[in-house]
Amino acid sequence: MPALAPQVTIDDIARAAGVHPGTVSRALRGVTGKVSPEKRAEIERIANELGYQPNVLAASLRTRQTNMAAIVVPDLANPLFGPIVQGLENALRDQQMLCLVVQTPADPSKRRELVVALANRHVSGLLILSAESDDPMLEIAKLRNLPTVLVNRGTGDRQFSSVVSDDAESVRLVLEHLHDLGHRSIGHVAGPGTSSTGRARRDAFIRMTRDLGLKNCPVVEASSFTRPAGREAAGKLLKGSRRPSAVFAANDLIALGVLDQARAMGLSVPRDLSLVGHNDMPLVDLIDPPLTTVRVAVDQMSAQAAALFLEHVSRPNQAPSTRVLMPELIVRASTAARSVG
Amino acid sequence: MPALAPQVTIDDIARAAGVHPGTVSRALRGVTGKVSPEKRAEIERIANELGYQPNVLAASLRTRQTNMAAIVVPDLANPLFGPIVQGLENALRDQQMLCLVVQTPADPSKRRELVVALANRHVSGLLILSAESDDPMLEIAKLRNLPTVLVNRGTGDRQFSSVVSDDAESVRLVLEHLHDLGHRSIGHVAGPGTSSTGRARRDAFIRMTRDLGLKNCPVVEASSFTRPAGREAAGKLLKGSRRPSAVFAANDLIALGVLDQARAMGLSVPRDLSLVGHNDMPLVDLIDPPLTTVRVAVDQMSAQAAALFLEHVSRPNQAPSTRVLMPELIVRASTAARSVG
DNA sequence: TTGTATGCGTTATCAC
DNA sequence: GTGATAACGCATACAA
Repeated sequence: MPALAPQVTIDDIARAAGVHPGTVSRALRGVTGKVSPEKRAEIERIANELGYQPNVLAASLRTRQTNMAAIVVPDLANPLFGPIVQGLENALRDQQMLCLVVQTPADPSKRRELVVALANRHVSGLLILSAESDDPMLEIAKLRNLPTVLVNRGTGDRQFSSVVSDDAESVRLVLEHLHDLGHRSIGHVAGPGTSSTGRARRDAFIRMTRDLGLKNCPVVEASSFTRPAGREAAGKLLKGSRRPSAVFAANDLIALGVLDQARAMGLSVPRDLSLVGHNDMPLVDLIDPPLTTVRVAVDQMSAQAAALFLEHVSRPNQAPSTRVLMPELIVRASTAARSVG
Repeated sequence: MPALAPQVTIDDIARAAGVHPGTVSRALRGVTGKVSPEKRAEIERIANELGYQPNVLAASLRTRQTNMAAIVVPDLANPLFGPIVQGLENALRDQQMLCLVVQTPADPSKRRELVVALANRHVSGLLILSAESDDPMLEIAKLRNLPTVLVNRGTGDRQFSSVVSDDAESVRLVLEHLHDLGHRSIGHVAGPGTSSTGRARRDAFIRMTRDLGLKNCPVVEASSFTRPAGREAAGKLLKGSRRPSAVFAANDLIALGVLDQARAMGLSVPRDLSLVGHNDMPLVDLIDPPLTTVRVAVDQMSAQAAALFLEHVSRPNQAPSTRVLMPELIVRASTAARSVG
């Protein structure tokens, strides 16, 4: 078993080329106007010949730049996040940046530790999907001065840059659609109150149903953005005699839970109950019935977030800004005119 | 705007504590039996007081260990990979390892570059999801002696460790099921021939249909594991008069494409065509009709892969090994007895 | 147990 | 343009 070949360094090349390590460094990095073309060519030739591979760690230590973005995501199994992370990774790698992907721990102190660990690795910055308000992660991000972009949720204050979808507009689209279909009693399964989107959609829902003069519009809160939580919440919403004829779920997974519950109660969607989700997650067009939902422009979200992130990385003291994307209603078969029964 | 506080280093602590940097390093790392309890306590106190944060980069440069795993995944938007990456990330972070997630470029030379870049960052190793055979990434992994585990696909040879599902068993389960339902003409939409699972399932399919004495069992190959590719391939499979009464798709996404195509041709599933997928991806239980498919134990796959990976990282010259997981048939509503028509 | 010295591989600031 | 030299922050073999 032969010993592992020791790494070829810049010094080896310098020796072989009869120049100084500094010159090699400049040549290999393509610093222009500071090294003669002949020397550069010669150095590159030798580097190739020796099979030189730069040690990025050493360079990072020196330059204090790792070109690594940390993407913090609540739940990788949630199909919603796949496309977002994909978009981010694509956009960032185009700029030679690699992505450290971590899942948000439930425990606040673990979250804090996590961001500390990332900071200690000198990541270029943070892309946080669905941060909750008052998240300890944000506290550390601020403390350590990490360039940070919030994706898909914002915080109330303007401390951090964020890219979000216009939640009020989502609710408006949904209510308009359901109202046009004749629904007057519309329920809402809200997301957790700790999430900005959960709150924003709920608040908009309450305000707009009131403005429309709708009386019987109950709201229940799901404990998380998951199918089981949706099912559980729907249990409360759909029991009793004053059951709404339509339900707007705060996201598609919750909507699937509502669907589970409706079926368990012998209700047919959309005949007995119209159902609307949010996000237009992959495959919701194929479920039975195809889900009416609100599409957020995931591609744009990723692209804008990545761009914003890179701005912050290159200009550390840049003021935070917020980009708001317009959602689109996708009407499928889970909504129908209110049955006159 | 105050200047950024310069990093507190081990030297600062040493100075403040009146000891030497080496001692601080030992104390803070918890090297046992090499530093007196009092000094250790004192050093820790001062470190805290000064807000010391270790520079992981510097440590990595010195120790040649980054504690970063690179997870290479073909397509983050594919719902199949979410749970796998999730499982890997969870298991690895339990061992203080962070995950660099990258998507496989289509271009072979880009793939090579990618792995070179990862190697130059001294990642601890590679977890490659769905590597194709003769992939240049594997060539580099070998060349740079990177601990590597193949997840969800293996290569023919025994060069790398891998965790895979038993494809022959999958095919056996599917064919048994369809045969029991009375199907005698069964089609197969295979995955790309470049993928080991694609080939393994196809080969098993051909062998087993022959062993069963089935005559009319056409096989077409999808260009990729995607819904559009499935649809296109199904176009070839379903045309003509000798259309099979059942189709086994190499994975769920391809099955969805087959479903699209069947509908476009006015065929009803499962009345006119029984359909089986593979993987039991999230949400396929909710589509119309709920998809009969083969479930791969994703949790086990992630856990085993992570464990295997960590073994290789800690023992660089460990011989490669392969772990095979047993799949399970999940019967839903996309398969039915052959209609006598 | 603690101190000392050196190296990890690179970049960057000076001079020349 | 090029060379010399000093960081970057930490770990570790060796000496004491």
